[in-house]
Amino acid sequence: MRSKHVPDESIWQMDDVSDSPSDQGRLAAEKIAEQIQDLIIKQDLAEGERLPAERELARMLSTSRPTVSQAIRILVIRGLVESRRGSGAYVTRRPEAGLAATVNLMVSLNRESVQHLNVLRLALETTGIAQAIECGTEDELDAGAQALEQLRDSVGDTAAWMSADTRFHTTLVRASHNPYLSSIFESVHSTLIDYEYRTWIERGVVPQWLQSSEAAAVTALHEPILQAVVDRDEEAARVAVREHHDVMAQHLAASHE
Amino acid sequence: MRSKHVPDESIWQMDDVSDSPSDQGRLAAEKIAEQIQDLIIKQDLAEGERLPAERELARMLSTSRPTVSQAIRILVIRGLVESRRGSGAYVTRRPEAGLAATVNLMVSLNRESVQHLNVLRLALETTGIAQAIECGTEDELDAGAQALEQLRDSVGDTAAWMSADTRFHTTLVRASHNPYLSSIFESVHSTLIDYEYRTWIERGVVPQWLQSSEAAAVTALHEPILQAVVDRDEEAARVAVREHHDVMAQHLAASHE
DNA sequence: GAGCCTAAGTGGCTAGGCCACTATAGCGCC
DNA sequence: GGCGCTATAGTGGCCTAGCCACTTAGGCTC
Repeated sequence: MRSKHVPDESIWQMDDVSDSPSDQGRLAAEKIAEQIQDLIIKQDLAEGERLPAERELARMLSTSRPTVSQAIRILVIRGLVESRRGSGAYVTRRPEAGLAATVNLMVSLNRESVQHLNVLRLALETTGIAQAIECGTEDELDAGAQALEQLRDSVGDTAAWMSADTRFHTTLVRASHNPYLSSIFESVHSTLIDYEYRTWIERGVVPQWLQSSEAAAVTALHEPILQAVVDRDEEAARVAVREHHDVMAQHLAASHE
Repeated sequence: MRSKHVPDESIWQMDDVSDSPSDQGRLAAEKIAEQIQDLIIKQDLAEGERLPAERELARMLSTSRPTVSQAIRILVIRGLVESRRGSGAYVTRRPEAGLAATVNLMVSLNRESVQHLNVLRLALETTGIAQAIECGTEDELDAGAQALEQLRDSVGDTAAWMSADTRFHTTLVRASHNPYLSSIFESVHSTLIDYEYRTWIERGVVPQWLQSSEAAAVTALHEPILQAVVDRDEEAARVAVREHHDVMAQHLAASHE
């Protein structure tokens, strides 16, 4: 019912002449998506703001509704718009999800090299934790300590342990305040965890290292990481993360034999 | 005219009952896209193979053509399908392109985050080059040396310099033989280069550091990187890459003031 | 005043069709 | 027989028109 007092119709006056020769091969919906995207980037469309209805947008841009619909769905995929059926399309600014999704897809397409993924994980976590030591707040490091407690308590319960493990690592890396690092790391980490979980299921056994004594040993590997973070000791963190990585690498190597 | 002898219609027998409760909130086109994506991942659809026509797919999956079209366009965005007007939709396996696009978008939304992107670049390049020192062949390191020569020769020519710079770094990281590292690094690197290029254009000036003496100084930063790689000296490489990164960081900081 | 209820508005999806473009089979020419 | 051209069927891009499920807000009842 946003009839009277339309806020800023002028914004939607766009160049519909398709003059630019660079737009030659591109699709109509893509061009419209880019125009809207530019408005979002330039903050002419604020976060949370509602876009005009598809029918109205189609009228404004002198195109058809399916084309506008197409454009909006492109923006949804890019994490710039959230479409709510019966309500409207609203501006968001969360493209990070797309990053993680792409990394996940790359792994799915190229499944053989888990070790390579583990190397990537080491690089991201080392840097992430180093940055966390530099910029992380006390609260954030505290959250890491809590996650570690959960990890200790859930030795023996595979699902809970995996969940706590994920929380421990992602919490620390997120404390780096680096969105690129965080989202890629999370996607890589969860892929590795998933991979291990699946190989266990395939073999029908819970791996020894998640049973009693071994689990405690693996859990213990997390202690020096947290300690180094709390002490804000970058070098110690590097070593601790690397040790955790090496043990991981051994397990992964053992898993595909 | 692929009428008689359809290869494998059975593959397209999908569960159209929408039984899975996890698919509840998801859109129809998205579900179809995921089904086709699974076929591509499982290699039931080989690279280069042509998908059935949209009309036929709609019939097979008992849905409408726009929905199928939508699904295919989702896969195009993910880099899993290439759609050729008048010909058909063909399977590809290039999700890396989407990575670069997403990273670009993130930088556009929050230009200050380039510094974070540069940190990611440092992490990836450090690890990539360390791995290259471990596993790279002589030929691959040779290619790096050639790229460095090109870099020296193209001081003064912005476009050529950027191209040679890209080739130098990507060649070395690719020598790690780690596909995840390589493709993510390339996306990050190209985004950073693009960002710098864009800021120059906006200011209407070629930055000083690409003019004569400064350019030579920046180019010189690449020498110790190559030297360390040739010597297979990991520690020296780490230092050299870090120095290159620090200078980058200064330029980036200067760019958004 | 609180709660329900109705109706307008919205995006999701379908149907059917036109157009520009592509690829190929078959024809005619050499 | 080999080659090039053309007619034609097939393709994806786009449009018009419309129905449906869902959301939302305003007004109505109690």
